[in-house]
Amino acid sequence: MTAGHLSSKARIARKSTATTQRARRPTKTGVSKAPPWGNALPGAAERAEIKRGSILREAAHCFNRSGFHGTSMDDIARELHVTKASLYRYVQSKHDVLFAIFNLGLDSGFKHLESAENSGASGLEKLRMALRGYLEDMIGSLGHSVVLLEENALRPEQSRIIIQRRDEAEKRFRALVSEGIADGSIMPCEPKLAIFAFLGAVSWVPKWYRDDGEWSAALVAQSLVDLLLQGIAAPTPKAPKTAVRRRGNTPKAFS
Amino acid sequence: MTAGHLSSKARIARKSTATTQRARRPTKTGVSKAPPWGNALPGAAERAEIKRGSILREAAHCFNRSGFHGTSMDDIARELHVTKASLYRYVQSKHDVLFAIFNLGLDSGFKHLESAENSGASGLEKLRMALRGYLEDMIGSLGHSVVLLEENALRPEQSRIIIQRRDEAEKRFRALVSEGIADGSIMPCEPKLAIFAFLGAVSWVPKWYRDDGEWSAALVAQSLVDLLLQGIAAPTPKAPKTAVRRRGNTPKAFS
DNA sequence: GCGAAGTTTGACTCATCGGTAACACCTCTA
DNA sequence: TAGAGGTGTTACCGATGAGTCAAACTTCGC
Repeated sequence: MTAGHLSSKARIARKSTATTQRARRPTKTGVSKAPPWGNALPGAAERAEIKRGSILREAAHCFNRSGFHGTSMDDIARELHVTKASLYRYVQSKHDVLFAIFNLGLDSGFKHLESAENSGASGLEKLRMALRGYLEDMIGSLGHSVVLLEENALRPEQSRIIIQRRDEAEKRFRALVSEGIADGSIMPCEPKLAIFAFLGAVSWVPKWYRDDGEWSAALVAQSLVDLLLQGIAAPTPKAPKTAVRRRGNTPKAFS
Repeated sequence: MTAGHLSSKARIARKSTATTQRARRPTKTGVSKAPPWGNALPGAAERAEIKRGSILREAAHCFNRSGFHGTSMDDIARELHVTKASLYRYVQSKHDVLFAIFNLGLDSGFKHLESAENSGASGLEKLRMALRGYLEDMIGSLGHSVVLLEENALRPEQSRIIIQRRDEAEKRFRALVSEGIADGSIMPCEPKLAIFAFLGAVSWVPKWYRDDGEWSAALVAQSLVDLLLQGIAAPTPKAPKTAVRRRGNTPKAFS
C-alpha cells in the first residue's frame, strides 16, 4: 500500500492496528484491573481483519468470474453465508473492495519484482523469478485476482493510483528485459511488446486455472513462465553462469 | 426464455435475407410493374445490416473497455449519436449483441484455423498463420473484441453454444501444436499449456492496443505471434523447408 | 446472570438500466 | 403532393442493486 491513497478508507484498518498497540496499556492501580479492551478488542480486531480478508478473497473470485459490475454485493455475501449489510462493517464500499484487490495484486507484483532485482542473477533469470512469483501468488494465495482488468470500474481518484502503480510495475518488468539484452541473456527484442505478451499470458491464467485441476499452482507458474521466456532467451552456446537451464517445457510433474 | 427466444430473435435477420431473395420475384403481369420493394427494400435492408454492424462494433469497443455489465445500452447509443430505443430496431436485446460479438470473433478464429489447416505447411507455420490471422482481425476489422471474456454474462442457452465453439477452436489449435511436435517443427511441450499461454497473450492485446498508436495492427500481430512461437519452435540446425524464419523479434518497422 | 461491546439482520431508499410503446419524422414512389 | 414504409424519439415501466439504519442478537468480562 503506497502513500495516502487510502486516507478515507484507512478508517477501519487504522482503527484496528491502533487498538492492538494500545492493548497492553499500564494499569492505573495495583488492582488486577484488566483493561476492558485488553482481551476483547485485540481478538475482535484480529477477527475483523480476517473477515475483511475473506471478503476480499471471495470478491476477487466473483469479480474474476462475472466481472465487477456483474457481481453484486449480495452475491459476495451469499457466498460467505452472511447478508449484504454485514459486509459493510468490514468494507467501506464496493469500490473499496475492488481497490483493495488491485492493491493486493500489485503488492505481490512489486514484492517479487524487488526480490528479483536484488538477486544478482542475469536479466533473464530475474525476469523469470519475478513473473513466476507473481503468477504463483495470483493463482495461489490470492483469490485468482485479475489485477489488470476492470481498471475502468474504479473511481477516478483510485484509478489514477492503480494505473500509476501498474505502469511503474510494467516499467520495471521492461527494465529487466533491457538488462537481459545488455548482459546477453536475452535476445534483442522490443521490451514493451515482450512484456505485454508475457503479462497477457500470465494475467489470463486465472481465467482457466482450476484449483481442483490436475496441475498445481507452482507447476503451472513454472511451466508457463519457462515456456514464455524460451521465446526471448538467447541461445546458449556456452553453459550459462549459475542458473539452471531447463531443457524443454515439460517439467517432471506433467502428465 | 430459453426456448423461443432464438426463434423470435430471428425475425430481424431472417426478414432481411428473405426480403433480399424475394426482390427479384416474378411480376404478375406483363406491365413494367417494378415491385414496390424491388429498389427500396434491398437498399433499406442493406442499410439496416450496416447499422447493425456499427452497433456490434461499437458495443465490442465498449464491452472491451468497461465490460458487459459495465456498459449500458445508452452508452452504446450515445457513442453512435442516437438514442437507446432506436438500437432496438436492429438488435433484439443486449444479450443478443454480446452473443453476436462472440460469434463474430469465433467466426474469425475458425476461418484462419481452416485456411491454416489446408495450407500444407508445418505444424509450427500453421499455428503461426492461424494465430496471426486471428489476432489481426481482432484488433483490426473487428472492434477489439475480447471474445473469450465475459462468457458468464451470456444466457445459458447462448453460453452453451459459445463455450462449445470455443472449446472446438482450442482443440484445433492444440492439434496444430501436436502436429508440429510430430513433424519436428515444434519442441516437445504440453499443447494445452502452450495454447492457453498463446491465446492469453493474444486475447490480452485488445486491452493495450491503440488504433492511434505507433504500431499497426499487422505489425503487432506478426511480432507478437513470432515472439510467442519462438518459445516452442524447434531449433533449426538445417535451414527449414520453405517458410521464412525471421531471426530476432524486431521486424523492420519497429522503432 | 448483567451489562456493554461488537455483530448481524430485515426493511428501507434512491438511482440506474433494460426494454416497450406511442408518436413524430423523413424519404421515397406514384 | 399524398401517403406509405421505414426510422428515430420521448416518456415511461419494472427490476435490480448499492448503501443505510434501527433494532435484534451474540459474546464476554465481571
